[in-house]
Formats: sequence, structure tokens, C-alpha cells
Amino acid sequence: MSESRVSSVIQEWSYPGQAPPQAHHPAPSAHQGSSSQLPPQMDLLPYGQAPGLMRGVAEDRVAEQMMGLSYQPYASSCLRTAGGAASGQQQSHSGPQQDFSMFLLPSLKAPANKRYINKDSAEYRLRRERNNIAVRKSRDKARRRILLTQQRAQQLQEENQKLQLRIGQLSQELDTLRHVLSQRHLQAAEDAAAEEAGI
Amino acid sequence: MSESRVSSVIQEWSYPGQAPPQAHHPAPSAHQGSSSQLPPQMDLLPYGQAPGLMRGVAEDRVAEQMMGLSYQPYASSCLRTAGGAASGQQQSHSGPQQDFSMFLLPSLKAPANKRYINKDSAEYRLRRERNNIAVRKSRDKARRRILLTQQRAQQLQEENQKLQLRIGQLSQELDTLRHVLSQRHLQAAEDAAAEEAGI
DNA sequence: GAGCATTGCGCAATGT
DNA sequence: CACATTGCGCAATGCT
Repeated sequence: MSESRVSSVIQEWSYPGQAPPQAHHPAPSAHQGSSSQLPPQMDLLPYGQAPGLMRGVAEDRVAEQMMGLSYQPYASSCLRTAGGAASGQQQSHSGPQQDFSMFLLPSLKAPANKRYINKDSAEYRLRRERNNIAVRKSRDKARRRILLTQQRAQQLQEENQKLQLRIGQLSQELDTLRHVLSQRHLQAAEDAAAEEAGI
Repeated sequence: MSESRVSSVIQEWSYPGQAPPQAHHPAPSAHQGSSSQLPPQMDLLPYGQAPGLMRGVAEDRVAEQMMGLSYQPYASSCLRTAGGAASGQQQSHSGPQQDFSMFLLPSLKAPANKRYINKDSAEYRLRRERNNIAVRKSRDKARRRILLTQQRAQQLQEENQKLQLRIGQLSQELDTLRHVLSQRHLQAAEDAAAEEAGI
């Protein structure tokens, strides 16, 4: 959700005036070596972020709004409205609780939590890579699950038709037998009558 | 897929010496913060990208590899290996085809296609925002579709049980009727015999 | 508290 | 050309 963006904002606030903890990455060219090569020299910008950009989302939203494109289906607007997200809520569209606490006394808020994540650190990359792997795995699982559900639905539908057919057959058979039985009944009655008359 | 990253790489090459147009995801989220405070004065880096970052994916992969974490379920490795990815391949873990063509004569490769996309342009942002909206819409649709399929499957399963039950009932009823009929047959035979004997 | 699993999101490539 | 889909990585969060 948009909370992320919110948190970013918080982070920003948390490091007022300081250089955002980040370093960038110098050399685009050599992929290979780059991973470790990163001398945190220059500024500290981590990978792709310029220190002052932050145009992540807030900006997008703004732009969106400015351009009159707001479709804001889900949390689009929440972002703006909601500082509340910080308290950690997820998709359960928890009601629109307006909590601007984070916007007040920013100095006390954000910094306390999030640690300064050095995006150049091997540890960060390790974590990221692990998460990426987990994400791929999870999505693969989800895809398979969805596929299975679809297949199951189709299979059930086919089975359903067969069952309906079977029911039709059995019903017809029952009708036939009932008819036969009723005939026997009539026959028996006639016989009885005849016998009685013939006595 | 990873093509994106690849493309990023290509792009960089395409603008050798120039400021990399941007890597793509650099700062996906704007979280990093530095957002607005950031004096846009710097160079022109669009959003979250430091000029030299480009650490988009290749790096990740490298790191992944270097750290011996390669799980590369899907395209993980493809990225590295494959310049081929550019031709657009997806998850079908296409075999590890080593295609370094992109690494050769880079000057002829990438630039030809992609236009220099100015990520600072209002037009770019407009396009991005529209796509973001489309993406949200599409995902929402997908979510609903999945939900419907699940519900349908469950519904079919329930209906199936009912049908099975009905079949059981009908079958039993049939058995009963058949039994009755056979009894009548016997009775009839006995009667016939008795009658014959009694003549 | 560390680690994997999920999820919403934006980006870019690609499909329609 | 615009919108729709899809795979991907990121970050937040859930869950263990």
C-alpha cells in the first residue's frame, strides 16, 4: 500500500537536514564488479536514489492530482490523507481513520523506529535478494494455486453435468418401474375381480 | 520480467557518458525519502535516481550470485545470461542461453529502439500515471476474477454433493422398486402354480 | 527478534 | 496511440 510512501516521508523527516542515509552507486557500467565495489565514498546515496528526489509517490500522486487523473482506486488517496498508515495497517481497508500524529512533532516520530538502512550494505542486498526470492516463490505458488482452482472449477462443472445426466437416467428408470408396477397392480386387481366373479 | 533490467542496461549503454536516463526502478518508492527536501538543483536526475546508479537489477543478480544465494527460480539467471531477454521472454525459464550480443557493439544495440525518455517530462509522468492507474484497475479485475472462480468452485462442489446425495436416493428407490417387482413376480408365479394345481 | 511469506505499488515491456 | 497485462523488485507487514 501506500504506507510505504508514508514511511518514506517519515524517514525524511527523521533526518532533517542530514544527508539521507544513502549512497548511490557509481558505476553503471561494470555490472559484475559493482556489487561489492561500492566505495561509499561520494555522498552516500545508495543505489538509485538521488538524495533529494523523493518523488516516489507523493509526487506521483500530486502529479496525478494536478493532471486531473486521479482514479485513486485503492489507497491512492489514503496516502495523502493518512498518516494513519504508519500504525501499520494493511489491505483490510481499515476505516479511514485520520491520524495526523505523525505530522505533528515529526522529530519525535519516525526516527525512533526505522534504523538507518544503508542500501549499499551487503546485508541490505542480502535481505533484498532473499526477499526477491521469497516473492518469486510466493507468486509462483499463487499462480499455481489459481490455476488449480480454475482447473478444479472446470472439473467440478464437468462432473456436475455427468451427475445431472445420471440423475436423469435414474429418474427415468424409476418412472418406468413405477409404471410397470402400476400395471401389475391393475392386472392383479382385474385377476382378482375375475376370479371372484368366476367362483 | 527481467527484460526491463536488461533494457535498463541497454539504455545506459545507449547513452554512454551521458547521464543515464535513469534506471528504472531506482527508487521505487519514494520512500527513501529524501523526497521533497531535496534540492532539485542537483543535476537533472529525475526522480529517485542518482546519476550513476543503475544498480537496477544486474547488480542485484550479481550480488545474489556472489552471495551464493542464487535461487533463480524464474528469470533470475536469465537476466544475467541473457541479453536475450530483451527479445522478450518470460518466466518459462527459457534455458540458460548465453547471449552476450548485447555486450558486443553496444553502441549499435539499444539506442536504435527506445527513444530517449526524459523522465522529468510531464508527458512521461502522464504516461506513467496512466499506466499506474491501468495497472491498479487490471489487478483489481484480476483479484475479482480469482475470487469469483474460487466462489464458483466452492459452489460447484456443494452442488456436487447434493447431486451425489440425490443419486444415492434415487438408486435406493430403484432398488426398492426392483425388489418389490421381483416379489410380485414370485407371487404371480406361485399363484399361477397354485391355480394350475387346483384346477 | 530473525526470517520467510504476502501484498500493494510503481516501472517497463509487451499485448491488444 | 491508448489502455490492458504481466513479470519484477521494493518496502511494509504478516506470520512464525
